[in-house]
Amino acid sequence: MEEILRQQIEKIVPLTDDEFRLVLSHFSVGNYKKHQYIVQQENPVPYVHFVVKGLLKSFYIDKSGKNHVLQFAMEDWWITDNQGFYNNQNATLNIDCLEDAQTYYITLEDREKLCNELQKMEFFFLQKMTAGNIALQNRILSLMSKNSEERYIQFIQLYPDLIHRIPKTLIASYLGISRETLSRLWN
Amino acid sequence: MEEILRQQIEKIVPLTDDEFRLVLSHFSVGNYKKHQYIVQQENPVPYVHFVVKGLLKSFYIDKSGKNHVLQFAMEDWWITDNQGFYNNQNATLNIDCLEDAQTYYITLEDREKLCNELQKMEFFFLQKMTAGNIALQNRILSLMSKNSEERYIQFIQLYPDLIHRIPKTLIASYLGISRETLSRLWN
DNA sequence: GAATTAACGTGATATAGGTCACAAATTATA
DNA sequence: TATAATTTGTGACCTATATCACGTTAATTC
Repeated sequence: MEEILRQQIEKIVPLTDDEFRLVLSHFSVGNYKKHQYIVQQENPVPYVHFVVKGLLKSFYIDKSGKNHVLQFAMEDWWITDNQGFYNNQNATLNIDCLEDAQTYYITLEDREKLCNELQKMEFFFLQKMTAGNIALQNRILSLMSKNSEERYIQFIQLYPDLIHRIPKTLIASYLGISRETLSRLWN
Repeated sequence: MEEILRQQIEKIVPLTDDEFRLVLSHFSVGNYKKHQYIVQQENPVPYVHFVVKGLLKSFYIDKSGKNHVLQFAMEDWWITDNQGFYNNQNATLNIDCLEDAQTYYITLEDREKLCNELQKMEFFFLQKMTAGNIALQNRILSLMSKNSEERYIQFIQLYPDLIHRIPKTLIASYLGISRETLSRLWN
């Protein structure tokens, strides 16, 4: 399991065994059941999670009670409520498990400690955050310039693995369309 | 002018005069005229720009020729085509000036050099990137959960200064609605 | 393995917002 | 300051997508 985290980091910065031990020492392991919440609206957001097994989603409940999926996270992905986590605010999002899951999680304090002890980790997190930015900007442009069908096709191309693990209802929600419209796309 | 950059950085990390001189030595100054492009689709993206004067926008032209404003950038904001800049790819976006502008700009290489010489600058850029992520996620949720009017009201609250400097057509484009719909919102 | 619960498909109908077209008003510029 | 260009408002009409309402099938779960 640790290997997934190590490989994820080493895609960006090489690590010695000792360095990786140091990295790992700042993380804890969490096991969660399907349907379990790991972040809840109005509550603190103590951790960012690196998923080693399973599948989670973050979602926003708007004032009319409608759910909007912001993100899915499967193996090798990071997930948290950024606004809550990085600004020490209560969550505006919820995160729950679509499948039984296991994560390595870390507090903001420990992440900063880790970055001070091992400078290259700060570079790693900066790279990750940058990649995230690019993905988010593309998603915005996609929402603004593509219709439902084009967005769905793009989703399949970007995340072919997810299609079979996630109910269409949630994919529709992620794409910003109703489940009925998504259902009518093919036939 | 330099002071704007210094204050922007010192909001996150304190700098001695010498340190700021070091920072500044990696930047160049650019002056641009209204309507001038500083990034063009299909071309390299050598710099990220910190705006000290004026107003710019980044926008995407979709396959049907429609423009979509991704970002505005006025004084104290950063702007580039992230995908092009950080991945050394050609631009998918355009950036042009809505007003005569002046920027401090830096290459990716020089930014990395600067971060190595002055570690706290890496922390600074990580903080900025994180704040950017949060803003982008909120924009996505806004696009998915709010109607035109609510998005416009939110825009006014977030960027009261911009309202008077930017034609409504472009604000509509930023909000993902047609200029006609925006025009019909008030009366 | 029977009973819930969730997922999916599909018809009928409603609507927010898009598109097209034109005119007026405002702002740039030669 | 006259001319051109841009910005804005508004009517008429259109359409993609939402919503509501069922029924069916497929998964969970006790």
